[in-house]
Amino acid sequence: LHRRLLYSASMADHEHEHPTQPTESVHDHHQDGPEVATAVLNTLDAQGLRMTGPRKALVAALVDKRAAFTAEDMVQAVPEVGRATVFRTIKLLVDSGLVCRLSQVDGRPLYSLSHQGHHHHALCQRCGAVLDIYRCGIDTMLENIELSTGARVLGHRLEVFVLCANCVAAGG
Amino acid sequence: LHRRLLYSASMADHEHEHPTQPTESVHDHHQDGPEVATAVLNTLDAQGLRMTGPRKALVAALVDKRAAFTAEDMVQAVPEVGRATVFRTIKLLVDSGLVCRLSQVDGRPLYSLSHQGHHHHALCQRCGAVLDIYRCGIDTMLENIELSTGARVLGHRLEVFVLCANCVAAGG
DNA sequence: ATCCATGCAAACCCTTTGCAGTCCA
DNA sequence: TGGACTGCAAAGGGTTTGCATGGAT
Repeated sequence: LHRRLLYSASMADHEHEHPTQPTESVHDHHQDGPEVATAVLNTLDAQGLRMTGPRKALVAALVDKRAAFTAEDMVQAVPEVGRATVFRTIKLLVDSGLVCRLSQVDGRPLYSLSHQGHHHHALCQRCGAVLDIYRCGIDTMLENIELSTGARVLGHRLEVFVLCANCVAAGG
Repeated sequence: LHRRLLYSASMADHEHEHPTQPTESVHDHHQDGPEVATAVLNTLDAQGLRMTGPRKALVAALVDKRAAFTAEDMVQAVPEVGRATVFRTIKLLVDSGLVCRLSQVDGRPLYSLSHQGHHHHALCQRCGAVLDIYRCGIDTMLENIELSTGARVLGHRLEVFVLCANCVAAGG
Protein backbone atom coordinates (compact mmCIF):
# COMPACT_ATOMS: atom_id res chain seq x y z
CA LEU A 1 0.00 0.00 0.00
CA HIS A 2 2.97 2.27 -0.06
CA ARG A 3 3.29 2.56 -3.77
CA ARG A 4 2.86 5.93 -5.33
CA LEU A 5 1.30 6.23 -8.72
CA LEU A 6 1.69 9.06 -11.12
CA TYR A 7 -0.92 9.15 -13.75
CA SER A 8 0.09 10.20 -17.26
CA ALA A 9 -1.66 7.96 -19.68
CA SER A 10 -3.41 8.58 -22.97
CA MET A 11 -3.76 12.32 -22.78
CA ALA A 12 -0.66 12.78 -24.88
CA ASP A 13 -2.65 13.82 -27.88
CA HIS A 14 -3.95 16.76 -25.92
CA GLU A 15 -0.74 18.04 -24.62
CA HIS A 16 0.33 20.14 -27.51
CA GLU A 17 -2.75 22.20 -26.94
CA HIS A 18 -2.34 22.70 -23.23
CA PRO A 19 1.34 22.27 -22.69
CA THR A 20 1.20 23.87 -19.25
CA GLN A 21 -1.73 21.85 -18.02
CA PRO A 22 -0.56 18.61 -16.47
CA THR A 23 -2.61 15.51 -16.71
CA GLU A 24 -4.34 14.00 -13.78
CA SER A 25 -2.25 12.35 -11.17
CA VAL A 26 -3.29 9.82 -8.64
CA HIS A 27 -1.62 8.18 -5.74
CA ASP A 28 -2.85 6.15 -2.87
CA HIS A 29 -3.25 7.41 0.57
CA HIS A 30 -0.63 6.19 2.93
CA GLN A 31 2.57 7.65 4.19
CA ASP A 32 4.86 7.03 7.11
CA GLY A 33 2.63 7.14 10.11
CA PRO A 34 4.77 8.63 12.89
CA GLU A 35 6.09 11.41 10.68
CA VAL A 36 2.63 12.36 9.63
CA ALA A 37 1.41 12.27 13.20
CA THR A 38 4.19 14.62 14.22
CA ALA A 39 3.37 16.97 11.37
CA VAL A 40 -0.29 17.00 12.31
CA LEU A 41 0.45 17.69 15.95
CA ASN A 42 2.88 20.44 14.97
CA THR A 43 0.20 22.09 12.91
CA LEU A 44 -2.22 21.97 15.81
CA ASP A 45 0.44 23.39 18.06
CA ALA A 46 1.08 26.20 15.59
CA GLN A 47 -2.58 27.08 15.80
CA GLY A 48 -2.35 27.48 19.54
CA LEU A 49 -4.32 24.35 20.27
CA ARG A 50 -3.44 22.20 23.23
CA MET A 51 -1.65 18.90 22.79
CA THR A 52 -3.85 16.87 25.05
CA GLY A 53 -3.83 13.15 25.60
CA PRO A 54 -7.06 12.50 23.71
CA ARG A 55 -5.88 14.55 20.77
CA LYS A 56 -2.59 12.71 20.55
CA ALA A 57 -4.36 9.38 20.77
CA LEU A 58 -6.81 10.31 18.06
CA VAL A 59 -4.15 11.64 15.74
CA ALA A 60 -2.08 8.51 16.24
CA ALA A 61 -5.09 6.36 15.47
CA LEU A 62 -6.16 8.14 12.34
CA VAL A 63 -2.65 8.36 10.99
CA ASP A 64 -2.49 4.63 11.40
CA LYS A 65 -5.61 4.14 9.31
CA ARG A 66 -4.93 3.14 5.75
CA ALA A 67 -8.41 3.96 4.59
CA ALA A 68 -11.14 6.45 5.02
CA PHE A 69 -12.88 6.22 8.35
CA THR A 70 -16.11 7.20 9.99
CA ALA A 71 -16.46 8.98 13.29
CA GLU A 72 -17.69 5.71 14.71
CA ASP A 73 -14.51 3.99 13.54
CA MET A 74 -12.55 6.47 15.60
CA VAL A 75 -14.80 6.01 18.62
CA GLN A 76 -14.05 2.31 18.53
CA ALA A 77 -10.38 2.68 17.65
CA VAL A 78 -9.77 4.85 20.70
CA PRO A 79 -12.25 3.65 23.30
CA GLU A 80 -10.57 5.57 26.08
CA VAL A 81 -11.61 8.83 24.46
CA GLY A 82 -15.14 10.02 24.89
CA ARG A 83 -17.54 10.07 22.02
CA ALA A 84 -18.05 13.82 22.09
CA THR A 85 -14.33 14.43 22.02
CA VAL A 86 -13.96 12.27 18.95
CA PHE A 87 -16.52 14.36 17.11
CA ARG A 88 -15.08 17.61 18.38
CA THR A 89 -11.57 16.60 17.39
CA ILE A 90 -12.55 15.47 13.93
CA LYS A 91 -14.29 18.78 13.35
CA LEU A 92 -11.24 20.60 14.61
CA LEU A 93 -9.00 18.67 12.25
CA VAL A 94 -11.32 19.28 9.33
CA ASP A 95 -11.43 22.99 10.12
CA SER A 96 -7.64 23.00 10.31
CA GLY A 97 -7.44 21.38 6.90
CA LEU A 98 -5.63 18.36 8.29
CA VAL A 99 -8.47 15.97 7.63
CA CYS A 100 -10.96 16.18 4.82
CA ARG A 101 -14.52 15.09 4.77
CA LEU A 102 -15.63 12.94 1.90
CA SER A 103 -18.87 11.19 1.31
CA GLN A 104 -19.95 7.66 0.75
CA VAL A 105 -22.38 6.66 -2.00
CA ASP A 106 -25.26 7.01 0.41
CA GLY A 107 -24.07 10.42 1.49
CA ARG A 108 -22.79 9.47 4.92
CA PRO A 109 -19.58 11.25 5.81
CA LEU A 110 -16.17 9.66 5.80
CA TYR A 111 -12.90 11.24 6.73
CA SER A 112 -9.36 10.82 5.59
CA LEU A 113 -6.04 12.40 6.24
CA SER A 114 -5.67 15.43 4.06
CA HIS A 115 -2.79 15.74 1.63
CA GLN A 116 -1.67 19.06 0.30
CA GLY A 117 -3.16 20.20 -2.93
CA HIS A 118 -5.56 17.40 -3.48
CA HIS A 119 -9.17 18.09 -4.21
CA HIS A 120 -10.86 14.82 -4.94
CA HIS A 121 -10.91 11.19 -3.99
CA ALA A 122 -11.46 7.78 -5.37
CA LEU A 123 -12.83 5.64 -2.61
CA CYS A 124 -12.53 1.88 -2.74
CA GLN A 125 -15.92 0.38 -1.98
CA ARG A 126 -14.41 -2.80 -0.64
CA CYS A 127 -11.41 -1.87 1.51
CA GLY A 128 -11.93 1.85 1.96
CA ALA A 129 -8.60 2.84 0.46
CA VAL A 130 -8.53 6.41 -0.75
CA LEU A 131 -6.76 7.39 -3.94
CA ASP A 132 -6.17 11.09 -4.21
CA ILE A 133 -6.95 12.65 -7.54
CA TYR A 134 -4.88 15.66 -8.42
CA ARG A 135 -5.78 17.91 -11.33
CA CYS A 136 -9.21 16.54 -11.82
CA GLY A 137 -9.55 18.21 -15.17
CA ILE A 138 -12.94 19.75 -14.60
CA ASP A 139 -11.80 23.31 -14.15
CA THR A 140 -12.23 23.94 -17.82
CA MET A 141 -15.73 22.60 -17.67
CA LEU A 142 -16.55 24.81 -14.74
CA GLU A 143 -15.30 27.87 -16.54
CA ASN A 144 -17.45 26.93 -19.46
CA ILE A 145 -20.48 26.61 -17.26
CA GLU A 146 -19.86 30.14 -16.13
CA LEU A 147 -19.47 31.40 -19.68
CA SER A 148 -22.56 29.70 -21.01
CA THR A 149 -24.97 30.23 -18.13
CA GLY A 150 -23.87 33.35 -16.37
CA ALA A 151 -23.71 31.42 -13.14
CA ARG A 152 -20.77 31.91 -10.85
CA VAL A 153 -19.11 28.71 -9.74
CA LEU A 154 -18.39 28.82 -6.01
CA GLY A 155 -17.03 25.33 -5.58
CA HIS A 156 -17.38 21.74 -6.54
CA ARG A 157 -17.00 18.27 -5.18
CA LEU A 158 -16.11 15.13 -7.04
CA GLU A 159 -16.36 11.71 -5.51
CA VAL A 160 -15.24 8.65 -7.43
CA PHE A 161 -16.23 5.20 -6.27
CA VAL A 162 -13.88 2.42 -7.24
CA LEU A 163 -12.52 -0.97 -6.50
CA CYS A 164 -8.83 -0.41 -5.96
CA ALA A 165 -6.27 -2.56 -7.72
CA ASN A 166 -5.74 -4.72 -4.66
CA CYS A 167 -9.41 -5.44 -4.34
CA VAL A 168 -9.83 -6.12 -8.02
CA ALA A 169 -7.01 -8.63 -7.71
CA ALA A 170 -8.70 -10.13 -4.66
CA GLY A 171 -11.77 -10.81 -6.71
CA GLY A 172 -13.86 -7.70 -6.23
CA LEU B 1 -36.67 30.37 -15.40
CA HIS B 2 -37.84 28.62 -18.51
CA ARG B 3 -34.89 29.35 -20.66
CA ARG B 4 -32.87 26.46 -21.92
CA LEU B 5 -29.18 26.80 -22.30
CA LEU B 6 -26.97 24.79 -24.53
CA TYR B 7 -23.37 24.99 -23.64
CA SER B 8 -20.85 24.97 -26.42
CA ALA B 9 -18.16 27.46 -25.55
CA SER B 10 -14.43 27.47 -25.88
CA MET B 11 -13.80 23.79 -26.43
CA ALA B 12 -13.64 24.26 -30.17
CA ASP B 13 -9.91 23.70 -30.23
CA HIS B 14 -10.45 20.20 -28.94
CA GLU B 15 -13.11 19.10 -31.30
CA HIS B 16 -11.00 17.96 -34.17
CA GLU B 17 -9.54 15.41 -31.82
CA HIS B 18 -12.80 14.09 -30.46
CA PRO B 19 -15.27 14.92 -33.15
CA THR B 20 -17.84 12.54 -31.75
CA GLN B 21 -17.58 13.77 -28.21
CA PRO B 22 -19.97 16.65 -27.64
CA THR B 23 -19.12 19.46 -25.31
CA GLU B 24 -20.82 19.92 -22.01
CA SER B 25 -24.38 21.11 -22.07
CA VAL B 26 -26.29 22.74 -19.32
CA HIS B 27 -29.84 23.81 -18.93
CA ASP B 28 -31.85 24.86 -15.99
CA HIS B 29 -34.28 22.72 -14.25
CA HIS B 30 -37.86 23.57 -15.02
CA GLN B 31 -40.33 22.17 -17.47
CA ASP B 32 -44.08 22.24 -17.83
CA GLY B 33 -45.40 21.07 -14.49
CA PRO B 34 -48.59 19.15 -15.29
CA GLU B 35 -47.01 17.22 -18.14
CA VAL B 36 -44.14 16.19 -15.98
CA ALA B 37 -46.46 15.17 -13.19
CA THR B 38 -48.42 12.99 -15.59
CA ALA B 39 -45.24 11.41 -16.87
CA VAL B 40 -44.07 10.67 -13.36
CA LEU B 41 -47.38 9.13 -12.37
CA ASN B 42 -47.42 7.07 -15.53
CA THR B 43 -44.03 5.71 -14.70
CA LEU B 44 -45.14 4.76 -11.23
CA ASP B 45 -48.21 3.12 -12.71
CA ALA B 46 -46.05 1.19 -15.15
CA GLN B 47 -44.13 -0.16 -12.21
CA GLY B 48 -47.29 -1.54 -10.69
CA LEU B 49 -47.37 1.00 -7.89
CA ARG B 50 -50.66 2.39 -6.63
CA MET B 51 -51.76 5.86 -7.54
CA THR B 52 -52.80 6.94 -4.11
CA GLY B 53 -53.86 10.40 -3.00
CA PRO B 54 -50.69 11.09 -1.05
CA ARG B 55 -48.53 10.07 -3.97
CA LYS B 56 -50.38 12.29 -6.38
CA ALA B 57 -50.17 15.18 -3.97
CA LEU B 58 -46.44 14.71 -3.45
CA VAL B 59 -45.71 14.40 -7.15
CA ALA B 60 -47.75 17.53 -7.86
CA ALA B 61 -45.85 19.40 -5.18
CA LEU B 62 -42.39 18.39 -6.24
CA VAL B 63 -43.07 18.99 -9.90
CA ASP B 64 -44.12 22.48 -8.92
CA LYS B 65 -40.82 23.09 -7.19
CA ARG B 66 -38.39 25.12 -9.22
CA ALA B 67 -35.44 24.20 -7.08
CA ALA B 68 -33.95 21.36 -5.20
CA PHE B 69 -35.84 20.45 -2.07
CA THR B 70 -35.33 18.65 1.19
CA ALA B 71 -37.58 16.02 2.65
CA GLU B 72 -38.65 18.61 5.19
CA ASP B 73 -39.64 20.98 2.37
CA MET B 74 -41.99 18.31 1.14
CA VAL B 75 -43.40 17.65 4.58
CA GLN B 76 -44.32 21.30 4.82
CA ALA B 77 -45.47 21.64 1.23
CA VAL B 78 -47.98 18.83 1.66
CA PRO B 79 -49.03 18.99 5.30
CA GLU B 80 -51.95 16.61 4.77
CA VAL B 81 -49.48 13.80 4.05
CA GLY B 82 -47.77 12.06 6.92
CA ARG B 83 -44.11 12.50 7.53
CA ALA B 84 -43.26 8.85 7.06
CA THR B 85 -45.10 8.74 3.77
CA VAL B 86 -43.10 11.67 2.49
CA PHE B 87 -39.87 9.86 3.21
CA ARG B 88 -41.16 6.59 1.84
CA THR B 89 -42.36 8.23 -1.33
CA ILE B 90 -39.16 10.14 -1.92
CA LYS B 91 -37.22 6.93 -1.57
CA LEU B 92 -39.58 5.24 -3.96
CA LEU B 93 -39.12 7.99 -6.51
CA VAL B 94 -35.38 7.90 -6.13
CA ASP B 95 -35.36 4.14 -6.57
CA SER B 96 -37.51 4.54 -9.67
CA GLY B 97 -35.06 7.03 -11.09
CA LEU B 98 -37.66 9.78 -11.18
CA VAL B 99 -36.00 11.86 -8.52
CA CYS B 100 -32.32 12.12 -7.87
CA ARG B 101 -30.55 12.72 -4.65
CA LEU B 102 -27.91 15.39 -4.57
CA SER B 103 -26.01 16.80 -1.70
CA GLN B 104 -25.50 20.17 -0.20
CA VAL B 105 -22.07 21.50 0.73
CA ASP B 106 -22.49 20.16 4.26
CA GLY B 107 -23.54 16.79 2.93
CA ARG B 108 -27.20 16.98 3.77
CA PRO B 109 -29.35 15.45 1.08
CA LEU B 110 -31.41 17.41 -1.39
CA TYR B 111 -33.65 16.07 -4.08
CA SER B 112 -34.67 17.22 -7.51
CA LEU B 113 -36.73 15.95 -10.37
CA SER B 114 -34.61 13.70 -12.48
CA HIS B 115 -34.11 14.42 -16.14
CA GLN B 116 -33.11 11.77 -18.57
CA GLY B 117 -29.44 11.39 -19.21
CA HIS B 118 -28.18 13.89 -16.77
CA HIS B 119 -25.60 12.92 -14.27
CA HIS B 120 -24.57 16.01 -12.38
CA HIS B 121 -25.89 19.21 -10.96
CA ALA B 122 -24.94 22.76 -10.34
CA LEU B 123 -26.83 23.91 -7.30
CA CYS B 124 -27.44 27.58 -6.66
CA GLN B 125 -26.48 28.37 -3.10
CA ARG B 126 -28.90 31.25 -2.90
CA CYS B 127 -32.14 30.19 -4.58
CA GLY B 128 -31.68 26.45 -4.84
CA ALA B 129 -32.04 26.34 -8.61
CA VAL B 130 -30.53 23.25 -10.15
CA LEU B 131 -28.71 23.38 -13.45
CA ASP B 132 -28.25 20.00 -15.01
CA ILE B 133 -24.83 19.26 -16.38
CA TYR B 134 -24.79 16.89 -19.29
CA ARG B 135 -21.57 15.41 -20.59
CA CYS B 136 -19.51 16.38 -17.63
CA GLY B 137 -16.29 15.61 -19.40
CA ILE B 138 -14.76 13.53 -16.69
CA ASP B 139 -15.29 10.16 -18.28
CA THR B 140 -11.91 10.40 -19.92
CA MET B 141 -10.32 11.15 -16.59
CA LEU B 142 -12.04 8.17 -15.03
CA GLU B 143 -10.80 5.89 -17.76
CA ASN B 144 -7.34 7.19 -17.18
CA ILE B 145 -7.58 6.50 -13.49
CA GLU B 146 -8.38 2.92 -14.35
CA LEU B 147 -5.47 2.66 -16.74
CA SER B 148 -2.93 4.14 -14.40
CA THR B 149 -3.95 2.57 -11.12
CA GLY B 150 -5.59 -0.69 -11.98
CA ALA B 151 -8.62 0.36 -10.01
CA ARG B 152 -12.05 -0.23 -11.47
CA VAL B 153 -14.29 2.80 -11.46
CA LEU B 154 -17.75 1.88 -10.24
CA GLY B 155 -19.32 5.31 -10.24
CA HIS B 156 -18.82 8.92 -9.48
CA ARG B 157 -20.63 11.96 -8.26
CA LEU B 158 -19.96 15.55 -9.14
CA GLU B 159 -21.60 18.41 -7.30
CA VAL B 160 -21.05 21.96 -8.42
CA PHE B 161 -22.00 24.82 -6.15
CA VAL B 162 -22.88 28.05 -7.91
CA LEU B 163 -24.75 31.28 -7.83
CA CYS B 164 -27.10 31.10 -10.78
CA ALA B 165 -27.32 33.96 -13.25
CA ASN B 166 -30.47 35.32 -11.64
CA CYS B 167 -28.88 35.40 -8.24
CA VAL B 168 -25.69 36.95 -9.55
CA ALA B 169 -27.82 39.65 -11.13
CA ALA B 170 -29.69 40.07 -7.85
CA GLY B 171 -26.44 40.85 -6.12
CA GLY B 172 -25.26 37.47 -4.90
C1' DA C 1 -61.71 -8.93 -0.98
C1' DT C 2 -56.96 -8.45 -1.01
C1' DC C 3 -52.96 -6.44 -0.10
C1' DC C 4 -50.46 -2.38 -0.68
C1' DA C 5 -50.07 2.00 1.38
C1' DT C 6 -50.83 5.22 5.13
C1' DG C 7 -50.65 7.53 9.64
C1' DC C 8 -49.13 7.81 14.04
C1' DA C 9 -45.78 7.40 17.34
C1' DA C 10 -41.95 5.32 18.94
C1' DA C 11 -37.48 3.91 17.86
C1' DC C 12 -33.16 4.80 15.75
C1' DC C 13 -28.79 6.66 14.35
C1' DC C 14 -25.58 10.04 14.34
C1' DT C 15 -24.15 14.28 16.05
C1' DT C 16 -24.26 18.25 19.13
C1' DT C 17 -24.69 20.55 23.57
C1' DG C 18 -24.70 21.69 28.76
C1' DC C 19 -22.23 21.38 32.53
C1' DA C 20 -19.15 19.97 36.11
C1' DG C 21 -14.68 18.38 36.55
C1' DT C 22 -9.80 17.94 34.41
C1' DC C 23 -5.46 19.07 32.76
C1' DC C 24 -2.28 21.54 29.72
C1' DA C 25 0.32 25.91 29.25
C1' DT D 1 -3.84 29.21 38.27
C1' DG D 2 -6.91 30.01 34.37
C1' DG D 3 -9.04 28.81 30.62
C1' DA D 4 -9.13 25.36 27.17
C1' DC D 5 -10.48 20.59 27.03
C1' DT D 6 -12.85 16.43 28.47
C1' DG D 7 -16.46 13.12 29.75
C1' DC D 8 -20.91 12.05 30.64
C1' DA D 9 -25.48 12.15 29.67
C1' DA D 10 -29.15 14.34 27.78
C1' DA D 11 -31.00 16.75 23.88
C1' DG D 12 -31.38 17.28 18.96
C1' DG D 13 -32.47 16.50 14.00
C1' DG D 14 -33.45 13.74 10.45
C1' DT D 15 -34.92 9.30 9.03
C1' DT D 16 -36.85 4.67 9.66
C1' DT D 17 -39.94 1.16 11.59
C1' DG D 18 -44.05 -1.44 13.85
C1' DC D 19 -48.56 -1.91 13.74
C1' DA D 20 -53.36 -1.17 13.15
C1' DT D 21 -56.30 1.25 9.85
C1' DG D 22 -57.56 2.75 5.30
C1' DG D 23 -57.88 2.63 0.30
C1' DA D 24 -56.73 1.25 -4.69
C1' DT D 25 -57.23 -2.42 -7.87
